[in-house]
Amino acid sequence: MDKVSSTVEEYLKTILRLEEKFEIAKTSVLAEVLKVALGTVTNTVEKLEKQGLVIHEPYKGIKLTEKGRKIALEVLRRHRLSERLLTDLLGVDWSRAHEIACKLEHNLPNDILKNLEKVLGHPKTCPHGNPIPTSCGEIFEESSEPLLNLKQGDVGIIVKITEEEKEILEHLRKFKLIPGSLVKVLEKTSVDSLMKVKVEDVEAFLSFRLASIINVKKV
Amino acid sequence: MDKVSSTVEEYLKTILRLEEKFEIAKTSVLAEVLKVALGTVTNTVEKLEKQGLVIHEPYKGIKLTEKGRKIALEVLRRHRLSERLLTDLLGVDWSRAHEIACKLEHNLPNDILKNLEKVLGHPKTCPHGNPIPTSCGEIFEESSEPLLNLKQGDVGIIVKITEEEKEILEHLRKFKLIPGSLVKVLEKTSVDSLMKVKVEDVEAFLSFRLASIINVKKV
DNA sequence: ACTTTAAATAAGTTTCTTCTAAAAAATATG
DNA sequence: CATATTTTTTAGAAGAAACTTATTTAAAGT
Repeated sequence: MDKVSSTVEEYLKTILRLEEKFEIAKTSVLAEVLKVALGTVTNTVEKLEKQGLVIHEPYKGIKLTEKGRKIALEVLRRHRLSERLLTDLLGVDWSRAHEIACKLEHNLPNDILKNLEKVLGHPKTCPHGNPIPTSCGEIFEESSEPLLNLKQGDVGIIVKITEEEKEILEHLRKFKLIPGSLVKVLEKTSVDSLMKVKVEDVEAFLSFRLASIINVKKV
Repeated sequence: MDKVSSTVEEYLKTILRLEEKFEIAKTSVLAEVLKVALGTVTNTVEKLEKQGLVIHEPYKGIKLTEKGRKIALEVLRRHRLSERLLTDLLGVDWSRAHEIACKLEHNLPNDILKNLEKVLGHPKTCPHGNPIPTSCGEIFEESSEPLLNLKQGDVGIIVKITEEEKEILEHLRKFKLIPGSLVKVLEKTSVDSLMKVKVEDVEAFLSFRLASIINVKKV
């Protein structure tokens, strides 16, 4: 139950999210997400391994141990509840909540999260639709798939946005591409990797890249 | 308007509070409050001086420059609003709010403070009675004096607690020694440096040390 | 005025996080 | 299959923030 630094927490949280997405976290992706140099990641991961938080297979990737996963889930819980605090209670914009929460999350003691959760009315997800782990470390994930998977004519409800960079979120909101919105695929043109969709009666164009980070539930 | 580290913010905030209390901040006191070694303070203060944030007269003490004071007031504002957030919105205990806020304060962007302030109902003071600087950097201080100054038979209303260590606050609350309480001095015995007081109809004993950090307004 | 004591400083380490540049391994290409 | 390219790792160094110890300096007491 040793206390870890903010940096270590940030690494573990990111590894967890990458595992969910790609089964394994590669150092190159970690470096990109964390915005640090490649060598830095290798060095830091080596230390994480020494602390028994991850297992690193060189040239393959990184996986959390049970111990690491436990901490990562705690951090993710703090992160997503912080986001809710910011948007629901403090009126912070959807697009900024993520980056502020990345700092706050390391300075909220676990034991006040229960209070926070209650005040917020026990939200199931963060403002971007991603599930909030329970205090026991469980995640209840609503089934969904990337909007990109849908075919012409398919209709779905947006469940979550899986990347939370400020610029991306600002852009998405302009087109009402937010959890709960109804989306219909009008056209998929692979030539220029664009998707034409209708969101709540307004038409919009999406790059495949963006369509891949929006998860929907088909209806 | 260069951005400073959490450590620097913490130093500036502490120097401001010591200035308020003693006119000047001595390195030894700084070291004690910040819980770091004496040498560390000298080193750090030297850096602060290079950045034009303080003026250090060796063997005399440290004073904030205008630039340093401006930052310190911002930090203090963030600190005290964070404390209110913790106690009023998140149900955190009076005695723990201070130490948690010491971390949070460095990760709250200034521009969301206005929202926070509004949500909280524009409180004038922190939960311990100390004034919250305005967004313009002004402090409106209610006049008060240490309880220690009062003589036998004097009566006052507690205005603020000027030190916010967890153990101290836990102890004070047991005796209802909190802002707003009515205190009457029953006896002052200088032999053993104790003060007998009546707080809201209950009797209690206070060391001179504690009586010096409780500020009251005579009635 | 001299000595003692307390405070301030200087110098050398340690830990943490990061970087860059060079070497090694894995993957892709002709 | 051998070479080229990309990706990953290793190694060395740097900056920030802290500590300890030893020395210097100022203030206080006799």
